[in-house]
Amino acid sequence: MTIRESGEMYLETIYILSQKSPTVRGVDVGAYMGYSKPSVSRAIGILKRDGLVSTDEQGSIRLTDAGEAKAKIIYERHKLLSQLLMNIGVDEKTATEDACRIEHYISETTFEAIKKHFQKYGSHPDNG
Amino acid sequence: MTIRESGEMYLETIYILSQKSPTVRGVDVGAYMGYSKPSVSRAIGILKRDGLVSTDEQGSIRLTDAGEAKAKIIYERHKLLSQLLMNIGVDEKTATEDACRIEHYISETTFEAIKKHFQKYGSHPDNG
DNA sequence: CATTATAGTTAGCGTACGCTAATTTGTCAA
DNA sequence: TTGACAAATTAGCGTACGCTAACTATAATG
Repeated sequence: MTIRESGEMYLETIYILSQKSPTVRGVDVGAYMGYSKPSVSRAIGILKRDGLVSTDEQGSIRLTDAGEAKAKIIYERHKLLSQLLMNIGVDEKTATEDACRIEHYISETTFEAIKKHFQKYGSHPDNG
Repeated sequence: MTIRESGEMYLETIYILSQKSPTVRGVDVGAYMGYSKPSVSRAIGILKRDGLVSTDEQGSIRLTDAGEAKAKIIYERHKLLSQLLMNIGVDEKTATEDACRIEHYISETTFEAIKKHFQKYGSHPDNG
């Protein structure tokens, strides 16, 4: 089985939290995502089984190379998509929410095409 | 409970099939979507419960006004999104697949912003 | 050292939404 | 009329993924 929206969100969260703090615990992930401890515990178990994260004796969570690669891709998509949406006039809250959902559903092909389009026709609040 | 991606896909399918034929049966919906009869049967039951479709004595499925309104919105989104993706260089198959997923996840705000942007900066295969 | 707080896990619930197998229902031709 | 086929439904399975309640383990503190 390949990971889905939910798993990608956990991965992305762990990635974001890893950049703020050297150690990430399940409880931090849960707090960030608004999920309960058991939900996080199960999700981490699945990510571990899939070789995307590992945990040490203290229980702190770390992305594996594979996990970090995936997380980075999703996070970059998220940043770009939300930025683009804001550029075309969507308010920050909505842009972030929508990017958060779309990021899991577009193909690499589409993502690259969007990137290219905006490099060429990029819209900015100050130019239109 | 409000309808989700799955329900929206059924609704959209019924809408599309309604335009080709005056009567739409569960088996037609299943064939179009690649789903089994029981899956369709349950889905239609839920859409009926939610007042989005009705069925007559012959079992043929019809959208209610509310259902048609919803279906139309989704279908229009689908058409516009896939068209835009093709315009920026995504192949038809990928554009259709991605649009099919994205259409359920973007807010009205974002959709309108995208529409507006492309009216202004619209990209076409023949112009770049 | 006992108490309490914090973190994580286990057990088990509930909904969404695919599926197969088996049953019902309705129609149509032999 | 009956046998067969097509359509729909029912029963029940399985996975994903939220949840609460309850348990365990560990660390901090009076």
